[in-house]
Formats: sequence, structure tokens, C-alpha cells
Amino acid sequence: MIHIKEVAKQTQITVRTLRYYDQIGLLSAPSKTEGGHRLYSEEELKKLQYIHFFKRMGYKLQEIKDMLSDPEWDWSSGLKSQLAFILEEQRRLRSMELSMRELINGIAVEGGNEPLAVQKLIQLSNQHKKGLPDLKEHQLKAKEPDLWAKLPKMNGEDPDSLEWIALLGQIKRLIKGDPASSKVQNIIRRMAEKQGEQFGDEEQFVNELWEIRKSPKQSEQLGLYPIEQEVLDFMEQAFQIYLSAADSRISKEETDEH
Amino acid sequence: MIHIKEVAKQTQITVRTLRYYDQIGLLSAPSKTEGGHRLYSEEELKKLQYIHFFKRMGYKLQEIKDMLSDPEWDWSSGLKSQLAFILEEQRRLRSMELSMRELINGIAVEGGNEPLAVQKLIQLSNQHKKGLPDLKEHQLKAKEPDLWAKLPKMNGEDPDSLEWIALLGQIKRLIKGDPASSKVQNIIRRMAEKQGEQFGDEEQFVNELWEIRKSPKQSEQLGLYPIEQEVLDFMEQAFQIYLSAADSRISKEETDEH
DNA sequence: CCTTGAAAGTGACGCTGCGTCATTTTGTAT
DNA sequence: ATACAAAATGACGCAGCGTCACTTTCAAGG
Repeated sequence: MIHIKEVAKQTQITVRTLRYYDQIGLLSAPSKTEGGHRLYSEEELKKLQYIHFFKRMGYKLQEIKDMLSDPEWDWSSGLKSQLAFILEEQRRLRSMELSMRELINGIAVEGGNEPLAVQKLIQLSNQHKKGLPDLKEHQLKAKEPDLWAKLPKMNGEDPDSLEWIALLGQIKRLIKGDPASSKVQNIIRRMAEKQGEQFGDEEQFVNELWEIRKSPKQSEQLGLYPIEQEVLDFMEQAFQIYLSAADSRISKEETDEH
Repeated sequence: MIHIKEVAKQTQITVRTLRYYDQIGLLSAPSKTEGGHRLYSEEELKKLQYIHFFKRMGYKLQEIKDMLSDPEWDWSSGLKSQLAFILEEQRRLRSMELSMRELINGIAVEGGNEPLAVQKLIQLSNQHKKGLPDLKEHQLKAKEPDLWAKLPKMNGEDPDSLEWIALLGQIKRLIKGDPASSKVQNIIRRMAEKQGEQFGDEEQFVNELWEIRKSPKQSEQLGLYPIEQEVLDFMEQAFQIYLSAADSRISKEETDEH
């Protein structure tokens, strides 16, 4: 017969908890001293291990009490349903994680305008819930699923997505300035490089995507992170400048070669 | 100005919850009718979206209240620590999942003797916690880490592990019978086949593993699922019979060829 | 203007699993 | 016998509402 503090030491369960288990009839002390001090036996230690194990598995004390007292308890279905519950919780946490990453990246894009980032995210998730039945299977998504999957994701943690996010964030900071400035042009060049690396010769796809981008409604319905119209215009402007500059470099090189 | 029920409808948040948020000062109604009925504006709807979003992210109401009221709130570290918390929770659930699978498979092996399966699992996890510093890096584990990783796992869900578990469970049911019986021999043959498929010519490894298996202490220290001595003996016996039967088949075939 | 039924209000208890006082008894060593 | 550790009981607290129970207010119809 061991007293309560010994049990606590051996099982790492607090004295308070042991008394509570006694109180709710989950694990009662088999005997007491004349003065009323609880005395436990090895039997209780084992039972306590059981209880502790199932509690760590996420069972509620009442459930554990039921399964210990009921010799007809259906282990098979009980364990499986608990496993299903655990898997469901994992999915829930996974989606929480993705939303948090999306928010963190969104704040980076918005250059520290947190409320705006939160607002856009909420807007997106509302959109997502609505189901958008007509455009859900957009031709582009259906036609090129593999390319679509390669698009940078706001909830991603891969280096590619992160750089896109960083580039976009920088553009937004420079929007008041000159689209021909070297800072802007360097960013645009980097974007063009990445686009080339990731989508290569799929120009058709990239063009269509850009068209969608320029329509806020379509972008939203397809779950693309919302970008303000002026930012898009600025980027297009800068891109035109970039292209013509590249052209003139080429013709200059051609001239040089002569 | 909208009534509380309208807000509830639009946001999917119950009236009770809205009143509670008002009570704790998280979201108070900006005005009331003469009679004291709450009236909300669009402003509150937005704020409610915020609150709802962060609650889904696992924040406590008090934390949300703090971050909404404090304009100096540190978004960056706040979001990152919450993300870390979410990741930690995912790890916790993952280990819960593995333990549950281990238990479910253990029950299959023990042929429905649930308390025994639970007991063995608890024993294993206790062992695991102790750290077992001397044998933790057993030579076999260190020498052949890739082979070690291919061993069937009690917490696995792959078909190979499941078949090993099933075979072991059947052996345990037949332990009272004759090791030379066809039922037992068929199981042993299947085990030999699988061993051949999975470990091929690594006889050295398999032999060492079997030696460890025959020592309960070593098995336990290496985290192998405990198998009773008599089961091991029975299996060895049956295996010997299987081998000699195979030998005699071969010599018979040789004889036939002459 | 009055009635009526729906909707809104307040207040209080319940749930989970203990942590944390506060106060009283019991056990044990000197 | 005394003193001090350890045990016991009892009660409140927490988080986030759900769920009565009871009262008051709102808006529409007669």
C-alpha cells in the first residue's frame, strides 16, 4: 500500500488529479487509513497507466471511465472513431497552417499594411466558401492543370513562391515612382527571368493568365490573391518599357555587330 | 443599423455569442434602441470577420481583444508564434495517430486481447521515455539504418506491415497446436517468402535480428514490439520443420531427376 | 390604441480537468 | 508532548459559449 504522494511521483500525475479521479469515481483508492488518508495498491498504478495513456490519446475522462467499467466495450469501433477524430483534427490544423502562411506572406506583399492583408484574406476565404459554381472549372484551370499547379502560392513556403511575394511587395512600394527607374526595371527583369524559368515557352498560358489578372472579378473567382488595379497597370507599363528597352538593346547589338 | 439576428445570419455566429462578445467587451454594439436592443453597423460586421478569422486560427478571445485594441501589436512575432504553436499541435496529433495505429495493430496481433495490447504499448512507451542510453545506438541499428527502416512497424499502415501483423496474429492463435501442421507451415512459408522479398540476400542482418528477437530485453530496448518467449520458440520450431521439409523436397527432386 | 406573438434582453447554471488557495486533520519524528 | 510535513475537504476560477427561465420590447394586424 502506497500513499498518494508516492503514486504521484511514480506516475508523474499530480496529487490534485488523483483526488479528482477519486472524486469522479474514475480511480478510487481501495483502502484508507483510519484518518482517511488514501492508500493505493499496484493494481491502481496499472489502471492509472491505462487512464493516462487514453487521456493522451485525446479521450475524455468520462469516455475512459465508460470503457474501463464496461467489459462489453467495443474496442474496434471505439479506437477507429478516435483515430478518425485525430485525423480530422490534423486536417483542421493543416488548413489553419495554410491560412496563417497566407496571411504572413500577404503582409509581406502589402508592405506591412496588416489590416489590408487580413481583409484580403477574409475576402478570399469568403469567395472560396461561396462555391462559385459557374467559373469553378475555368477553362484555363482545366486545360493546364499542371501549369496551374506551378503558379506561386500565397500560402506556400517554397523559395519560388517567396521570391514572387517579395518581388510583388517591392513593386507595391515603388508604385508612386517611375516605372522606367532602374529599381523597377530590375524587378521586372527578375520577374521575366523567373517566368521564363518556370513556364518556359508556355507563352499562351502566361498571356491568358495575365488577361485574367487584369480582371479583378475573374482573379477573385479563381482564388488568385487580389492585386489592386493600379498595381497591375503599373506593372504592365513597366513591362512594356522593359520590352522596348530589350528590343533596342538587341537592335543596338545588331548594329554593333555590323 | 441591423438587429442582432441579422448579424447572426450574415456571419453565421450565434446570437448568444454576439451577446457574449459584447459582455466581455470584445465587440460592443455601437448603439441601442430605447428599449435596449442592440444595433450594429457595417463596421461591426467587418470587425466580426476579423474576430472570427483569428478565432479559427486558434487564438483566444482575450488575445484577439488585445491585438484589436493595441495599435502597437507586433504582428510579425505574434503570427509566427501562433504558427509555431499550430505546427507543434500537428506534431502532437501525429504522434497520437501513430500510437493509436500501434494499438489497433497490437490488438490484431494479440487476437483481441485488448488489455494485453494496451499493456504492451504502455510498456514500450515507458521504455522509450527512459532513454535507454547504453543500447540506444545498437550496432545493428547504426550499421544498417536503411534495412532497419524497412522493418515492419506496428504503427504502420503500409500493406507489408499489415501482413506481418496479420501473420503474427495467426501464429499466436495456433500456438497450442502442431508446428508441423499445414496451417502453421503455410504461414511460415509466407513469412519466409516475404523475408526473401524484403531483405533478399541480407541473411546476416536477418540472422542478427532474429538473435535480438530471442532476447526479450534487447528487443524491448530497441523498441521492437514484445513477443512472448513461447511464441518465439514455437516460430523457431516451425521454421526448422519448414527448412528440413524444404531440404527433403529438394533431395527428392534431385532423386527424381535421376 | 390595443393585442399578440416573435424577438430581444438579463441572469444563472453547466460543462472539462484540473490549478490554486484556505482551513482543518492526520501521521510521524524527535 | 510538540512540531512540522503531508493529507483531507471545500470552494473558486478559467474559456467559450449552450441552454434554460423569466421579463421586456418591437412591429404588425385589428
